[in-house]
Amino acid sequence: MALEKKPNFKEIESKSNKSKRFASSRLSPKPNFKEIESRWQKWWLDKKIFKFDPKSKKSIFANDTPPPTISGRLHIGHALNYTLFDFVARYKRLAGFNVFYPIGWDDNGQPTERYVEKKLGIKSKDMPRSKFNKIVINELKDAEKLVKEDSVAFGMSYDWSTLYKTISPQSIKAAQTSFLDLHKKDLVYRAEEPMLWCPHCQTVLSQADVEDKQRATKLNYIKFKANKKDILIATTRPELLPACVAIFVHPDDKRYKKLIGKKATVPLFDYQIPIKASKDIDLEFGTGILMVCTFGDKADIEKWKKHKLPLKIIVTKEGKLNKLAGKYKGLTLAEARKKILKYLTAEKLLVKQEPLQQTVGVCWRCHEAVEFLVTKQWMINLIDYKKEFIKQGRKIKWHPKFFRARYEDWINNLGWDWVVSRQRHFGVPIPVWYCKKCNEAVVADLKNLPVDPETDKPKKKCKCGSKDFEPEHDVFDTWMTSSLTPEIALSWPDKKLSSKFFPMDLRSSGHDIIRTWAFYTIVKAFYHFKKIPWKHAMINGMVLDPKGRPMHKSLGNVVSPRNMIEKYSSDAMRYWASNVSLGEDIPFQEKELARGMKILIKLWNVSRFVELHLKTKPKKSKLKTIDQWILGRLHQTLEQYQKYFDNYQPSKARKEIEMFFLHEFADFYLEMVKHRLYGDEKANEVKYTLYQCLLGILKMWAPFIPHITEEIYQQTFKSAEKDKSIHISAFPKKTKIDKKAVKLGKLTVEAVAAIRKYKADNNMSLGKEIEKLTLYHPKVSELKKVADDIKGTMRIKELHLKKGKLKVK
RNA sequence: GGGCUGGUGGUCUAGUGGUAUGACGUUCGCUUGACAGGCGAAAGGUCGCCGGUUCAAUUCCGGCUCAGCCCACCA
Repeated sequence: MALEKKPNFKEIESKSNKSKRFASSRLSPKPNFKEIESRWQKWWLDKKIFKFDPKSKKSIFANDTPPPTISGRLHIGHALNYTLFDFVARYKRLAGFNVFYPIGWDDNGQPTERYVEKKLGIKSKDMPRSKFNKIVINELKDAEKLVKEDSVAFGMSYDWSTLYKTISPQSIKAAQTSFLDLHKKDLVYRAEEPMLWCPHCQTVLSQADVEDKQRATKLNYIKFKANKKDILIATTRPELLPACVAIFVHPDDKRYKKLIGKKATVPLFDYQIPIKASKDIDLEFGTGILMVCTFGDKADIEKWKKHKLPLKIIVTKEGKLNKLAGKYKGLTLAEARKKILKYLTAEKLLVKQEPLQQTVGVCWRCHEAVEFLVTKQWMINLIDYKKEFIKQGRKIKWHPKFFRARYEDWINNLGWDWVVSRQRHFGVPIPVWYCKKCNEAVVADLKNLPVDPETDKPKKKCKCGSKDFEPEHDVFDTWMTSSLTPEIALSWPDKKLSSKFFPMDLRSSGHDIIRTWAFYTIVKAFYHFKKIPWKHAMINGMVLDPKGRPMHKSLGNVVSPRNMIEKYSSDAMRYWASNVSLGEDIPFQEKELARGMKILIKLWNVSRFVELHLKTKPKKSKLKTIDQWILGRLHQTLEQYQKYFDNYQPSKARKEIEMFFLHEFADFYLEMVKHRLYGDEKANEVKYTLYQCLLGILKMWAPFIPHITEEIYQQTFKSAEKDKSIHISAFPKKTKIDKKAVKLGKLTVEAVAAIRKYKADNNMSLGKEIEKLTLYHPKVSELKKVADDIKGTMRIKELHLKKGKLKVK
């Protein structure tokens, strides 16, 4: 071969007239992804490419971005979730929207508290709350850096100037304003009732904070005395014997009918309890007798309320037994269970044990079993407005749709109002004081927010005239703040919410927090503004390991996004994320990243090829059918791509562009025009088409793989296109599609493919010249119009076209 | 027990009222003057099971089954 394998770029560059060239430099033979990615990430930040422009006349697309918790590196689930909505944000910019894309740090929760305590070796409870809050904000700078670093490495296009923090004075003010507004609207109240309690975290929990956990336990058959006879009672919680307040049997149960109304004696503790009847007792379970303790579970609470039973509290806030448990005082529940069972066995009161699969409620933070304790808490009314929340949910478009059902299921099954106070130290203080004289709760004034009742004092007297107050020590549930992310991002309450921004357009989150983040956000927007918080909710699935199991440190199957970026590239990781069907849980497949790499390299090489033939921006000239075919297909692809994106299906949009790029543009069009490019120095119509197609292709790829597309754009198109960055440019304008050319192009593809197969079947190289070839095709008269293209592409000197079934001879 | 998803070539997936998309893997061939992390081609599926509607079902309807998730129950 006379030609060099690799072109000498330096020589070519020096030969060409630089002033005429539209590209300032050429693409190198091999891209250095790491270098390219970090360079553009830095450039986007430095040049504030994604800064929101309030003066723009474009219509606004507002995102309610999930603020990551600040407690370490982001995991692969973040990478999936975050890049999914970044695709949408980047798409919307190219589609002509003024994208409001804020970001926040969620740093008012327990993960952050633990992180800071551990790091500094301090305890939140040892100091005034405001001091600890300040320490958190200060100390978190390093931790935030990690999360920001990861976000930037993922290629997120946030507007960093909007950054908010959920423990900042502004967020505290927002949460407290929310509370005061609800207070004014009579939607909050204080109640003393049995509620879910986490003995480990030592705080009350809401229904949403409790998760189910399967565990194996034992059903213990224990002898009670009734009417001087032994009766057997089956229980999983013998440690609650000292809290027993009644036993229940079914009114029609022949075995126990006589006992109803009589008394039974609790073993070991030797006190009497009434025997009552209730129709909901299952005759089959255990011995058909139910023991009610205060409180073992929800059923106990129901019976206790309905039958006005006495209260025997034996469990302390630490999860230990108190003096009512006699000699078991001070033991944890688990210790007490062991000991009591031992004594029961010794006394021959434990008749038998059966294994039982049991589901228990556990705290979502620490995964320890929860208990029921009577405490006094602030509550937000939810139960009275369930119907409204369902109505609001129906005004929101859920993607995919079926997650609305999950939202509604949750509301329909809600049994309790929202407990918003937490017995924690770190967090947003509840802006309330209690009058020491009359016990009246005095709430702060809006104008004084944010306040910390532990350090601030009420600015007015109590109704009773007293000035002596006890501060509220509790803080809010973190969701009290998180449920206000759209409002906080829009600087509420300092600024009014403009209808241009609120409701926001999009919230994106995992399906695991529909019952919390999504639900509470809808509640707040409704209570405060009678509005929905966003028009669309994009719900994505969880990342599982390749075998379909959840990723857990304990299973050793956690995939780190940083390692993946290191091994492949950020764009390759985003490519992986773009594969996922919205809402589906996805097993992690590393080969998808490898596939991503291939696509990136392909795009690079295609761009190199195109660029080799472009010296200046080509002007439009008379196009051949094949050119009109590919341009038509480009616009058809764009149309379909936009349809998918507008319907929040980025993975489908990506498939659309990928198929067009690989299997039409690269596989066929490029091969079909080589003979024209090398045959005719000018071939202006080809160059024009290549330019338009590649630019359009790059723009369609841009939301998915922003780094490589920016690099190619900057090197190849920037000097001729006016847009500063490909990511703030616009998709090609709609043009008329030549449908006849599109059809004919498809026939040409068919013909070329048939001849390729012919060459492959005959062990010929594709480049081999063929003297004479006959192609049979049903639409031979059409094909005659593109005979030159077929000949040129397949290197045929003499091509005969004959009517007939597709065949090559 | 209620609800929601999904069951498509070896693996993972798209999609549709007329026997099916792509990727990975497998096999074969090949320097198409962009690309060997490449190019071209081939083999491979009774679209979970049963019944119904229809000229026609993988696609619609009903039932079942398996898997996953959410919720309730959980003495």
